Amino acid sequence: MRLGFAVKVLGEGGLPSHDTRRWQSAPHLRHSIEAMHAVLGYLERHDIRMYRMTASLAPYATHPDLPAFHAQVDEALYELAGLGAHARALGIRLSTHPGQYVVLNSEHAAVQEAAIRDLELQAALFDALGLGPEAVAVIHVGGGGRDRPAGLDRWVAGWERLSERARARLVVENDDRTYALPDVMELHRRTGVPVVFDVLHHECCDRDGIPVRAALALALRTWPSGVRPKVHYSTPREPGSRAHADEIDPLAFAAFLDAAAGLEFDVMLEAKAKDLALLRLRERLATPPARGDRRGRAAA
DNA sequence: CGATGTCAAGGAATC
DNA sequence: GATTCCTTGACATCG
Repeated sequence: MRLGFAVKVLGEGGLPSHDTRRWQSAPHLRHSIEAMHAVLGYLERHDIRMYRMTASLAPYATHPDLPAFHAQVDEALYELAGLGAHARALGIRLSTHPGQYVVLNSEHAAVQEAAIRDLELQAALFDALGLGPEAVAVIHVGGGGRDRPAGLDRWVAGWERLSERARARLVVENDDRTYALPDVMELHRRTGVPVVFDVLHHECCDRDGIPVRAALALALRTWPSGVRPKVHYSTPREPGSRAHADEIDPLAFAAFLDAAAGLEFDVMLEAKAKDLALLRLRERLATPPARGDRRGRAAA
């Protein structure tokens, strides 16, 4: 099982994840690729084999008012191939997670159009990187919580408008208030899209009371054979909260792994302390707390 | 230099 | 129909 973290590197004084300059400064994918080589070096030094890239690796690449930027992937094909080779050589699984503005099931045609553009770009990036089928772009179902069935229909309609290669890179995640596991399982039945199981979201939004192991097993079976599924794991800031804590609670995580015994998957950790949370969790799992020490402090 | 406002983008809740 | 929050980090600007 691989453990990964999202985007921002805090260790070693912090590393940039991509070219974050404003569009007026002409940011470019090439600069992001340079930043990513440094991130891969960091991951290798710390034996981290899974990483969520920023969804903005190609800055403003899908901005409708900036046609000059559309060609970034084509302009950097050689550099992308080099970056992908670097990641493959290190055995690092890469993914992206386009944010709240990418809404494939939007009621507004222009918004759905923009989502399709973005997902096509993510797929073009993964293909140019030369990454295997484990490199995927994760999205939520989107909006329309008042009428969930209609929202699911719109999602399928959006999915049907994607190219084969974009479909091949797309996976869908259960969210924490609207589209729960049964909803994304329906999308899987209708389109074949694999499901990323988010453990905290399931705890927040589980109308049918599906036990975590059963829910996890359902989601894992949506992945093609030969492609290792992945799940999202985070600790709530307070019990019942939807916000992520700084770190991962090692006891809760160990209990989750216990419940998941025998199942195979990678885990993307979502914690505000990012890579530092991952390193600390790994340390704490390797050094179990003394009996009765509920805080899980390593022996001083 | 430190503090503060702003950023391409959507949706839900509120009025 | 318009406004505010959600949630996030870092650029950009101002004092």
